[in-house]
Amino acid sequence: MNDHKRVARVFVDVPSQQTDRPFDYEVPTAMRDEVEVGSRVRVPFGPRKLLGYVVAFAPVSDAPRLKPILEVLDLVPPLTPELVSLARWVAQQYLCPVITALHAMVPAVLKGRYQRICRVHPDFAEEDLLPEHERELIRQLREKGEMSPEQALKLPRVSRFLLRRMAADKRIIIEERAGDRVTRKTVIWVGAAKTSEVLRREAKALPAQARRQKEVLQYVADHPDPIPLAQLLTETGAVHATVKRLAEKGLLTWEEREEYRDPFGGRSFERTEPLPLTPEQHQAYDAIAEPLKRREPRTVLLHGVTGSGKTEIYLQAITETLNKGRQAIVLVPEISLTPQMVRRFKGRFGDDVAVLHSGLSDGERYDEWRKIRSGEVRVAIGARSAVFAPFENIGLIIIDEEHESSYKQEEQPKYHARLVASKRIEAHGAVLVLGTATPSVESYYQARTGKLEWVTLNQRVHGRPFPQVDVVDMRNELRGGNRSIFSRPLKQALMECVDRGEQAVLFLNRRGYSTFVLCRDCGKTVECPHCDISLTYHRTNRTLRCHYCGHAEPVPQTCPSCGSSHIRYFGTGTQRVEEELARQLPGLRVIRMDVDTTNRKGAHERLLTAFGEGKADVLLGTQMIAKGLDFPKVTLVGVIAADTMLHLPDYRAAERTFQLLTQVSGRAGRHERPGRVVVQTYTPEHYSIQMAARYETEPFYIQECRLRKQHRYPPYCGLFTILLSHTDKGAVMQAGMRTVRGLQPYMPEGAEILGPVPAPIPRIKDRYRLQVMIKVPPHTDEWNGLTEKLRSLSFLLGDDELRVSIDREGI
DNA sequence: AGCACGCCGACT
DNA sequence: GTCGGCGTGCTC
Repeated sequence: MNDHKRVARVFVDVPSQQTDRPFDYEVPTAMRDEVEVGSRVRVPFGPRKLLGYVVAFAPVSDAPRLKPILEVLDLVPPLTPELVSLARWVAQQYLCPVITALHAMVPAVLKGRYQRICRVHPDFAEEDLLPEHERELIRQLREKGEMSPEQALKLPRVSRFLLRRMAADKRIIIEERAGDRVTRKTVIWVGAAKTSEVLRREAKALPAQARRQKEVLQYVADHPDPIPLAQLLTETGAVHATVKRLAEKGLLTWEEREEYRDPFGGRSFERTEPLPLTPEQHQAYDAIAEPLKRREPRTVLLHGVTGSGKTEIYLQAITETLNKGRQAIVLVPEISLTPQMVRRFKGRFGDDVAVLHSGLSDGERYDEWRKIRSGEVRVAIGARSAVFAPFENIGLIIIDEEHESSYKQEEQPKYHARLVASKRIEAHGAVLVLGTATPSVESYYQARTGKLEWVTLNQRVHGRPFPQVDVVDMRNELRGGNRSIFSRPLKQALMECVDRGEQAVLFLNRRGYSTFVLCRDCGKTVECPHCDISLTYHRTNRTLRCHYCGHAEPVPQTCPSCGSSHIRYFGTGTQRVEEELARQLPGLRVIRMDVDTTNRKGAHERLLTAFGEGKADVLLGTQMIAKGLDFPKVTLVGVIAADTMLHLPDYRAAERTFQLLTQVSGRAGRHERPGRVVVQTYTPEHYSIQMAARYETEPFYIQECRLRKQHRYPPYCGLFTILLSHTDKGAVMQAGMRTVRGLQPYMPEGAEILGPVPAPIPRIKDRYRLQVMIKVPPHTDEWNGLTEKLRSLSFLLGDDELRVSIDREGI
């Protein structure tokens, strides 16, 4: 019956090139019903026992004798066959081992933990005959019960060799434990095991001093249905042991139930009803509902201006998906996965929603994931990794703010959720919705060339006008003698806004522009000794810190390079802006939101709530306030420095600036009162700033595409960026040259290889960084072995000192 | 990745 | 002579 399951192909948990292929194992008869494609198993691998995933079943071959699978680890396989094949695609696409891709799809608790331990062999007793250092080891092992080999090696004269020999001589045992880190939360439920009459009778029969037991019995007789033990204890005032005693007498049921941890602390969410759609919204809705009906894979770019009501369209499209008996995934950028956002989805779909975000503990995350896997919920909402939600019948995937860079994972596998999602909808015949006011240039290009459906929403709900955007040239301000952070127009607007009793949001884009320390005499900044980057000044503990390696040092009294004492704090951190505000506009109530003030759990929400309740006039913050905020009283948005990221060495700099300004402008005047935006910049003539200010979306994308085409960047090419790093400057240079030379013969027709050049940050944590870029024509089919070559490169750890990481972007 | 095996110099 | 270091090669 299960004959086809006699041999399982397994990827084992060793991320190396040599082991990046399936290994065959015999499936013992008893496991054949249990094991599936996607099962997590424990297998012998050489001398070790490892975790692995079954990816296929193989025809029976009698040639080599196969080792058996030792254990199937989960009742329900964590992965579906679709996800297993997706993992192989991800590995192929992003040049990583298949096991790494598989691990990316499951919650951390399933990644297993290996620990090796040494303990004394149970049959061994004659330690008196051993040399001193071995006797000491045995003594310590006896005392502690067990030790890790690492601990043992710290003892004098204990080497790996010695441990091996002692194991061979049956003096000690070295064991490997592969196991779950799963900590399911179990709750004990207690109910009546007998009828209420019996319980009452038993209660009477108890001796008088068993008062608590009588009370408990009485309570359970009145409420015979099982309730959590903790609840019973608070209701009756009894203690754990009392109830346990009664259970042991067979009067009460005692049952351990697995429980989901509730990250929302039992908060209930107010139910919301669908809102009527405007004609424009309706059209957008139809563009989604139509292909959904036909079960055709389809991508829809929902290009809607800020405030055009995209979320309501999402909600109704999800409802339609659920009505069709299918499931939906909603991806949102981590930063906007706020309680406000969650509330909207929970409000419509209640317990049908699982939420996956980084604030959850591993255990909580696992619980939410299990709800998805078991089919208990039909909607999954989360950040990037939720794209791997293990649903079996997906109808809809929504990516909100699709242009956000956080959809790209920075660690291996370095996937982009948008591309993974488009792969998944192919498998499910589902619809992918890309929602944004400012599409990524890639998505815009695809829409333009007809590769995806393009729906625009040009009207704001209730027809609110767009705020007027004033661009202020800070060079003029400087010439006019204003050397403060605030231009006169911004200061003026702020005062007026507050006088009217309205609120303002001040946005400070910190990237590449935080406070640093500069010597006025020699012009040098204080740099990190381990990284090629200036240190940033943190007022809270008066230190200079490196944001890349965490190095911290006290603020120098004199310039480290010239000894001058004319040291100046430069740049504009949020703290600095806050102080400046206090000085220039005393009495203003300011809420500051940045990493420092939102570190603590729930701080984010608390600050926003306070602002929403009008407890401050100004909300001052970084990136995190650019998205999704919707406060009726906000009528002014100020951008302190619009061009800070324009000068970063990144071909997306203009795109990012345009997106950010457009998003930020969307925060003003969303309700009755008209809004206004003041943008401060040193480069007011730049097209990204000009066009954002005039809401010239279309012209911006046309211009940007023209430049990308001209300079050959995505979407007009595919791009591999190889980053090499090494502690030795010469060595990394050599590796770079070698890499380019080695890759040259594999370049497909029309591809070019650039570099090696120093990476944008040439040194981090004492490692020198070099970059090689490969541009390939879009839609390349003739790879000429390039990807295989790159793959082996990505596995190469060389002399251990050399590290390689490869990014893939573009088409 | 680990962990054999195996070859080679340097200590009791 | 063994001890201990490090370079290959293999894991169903």
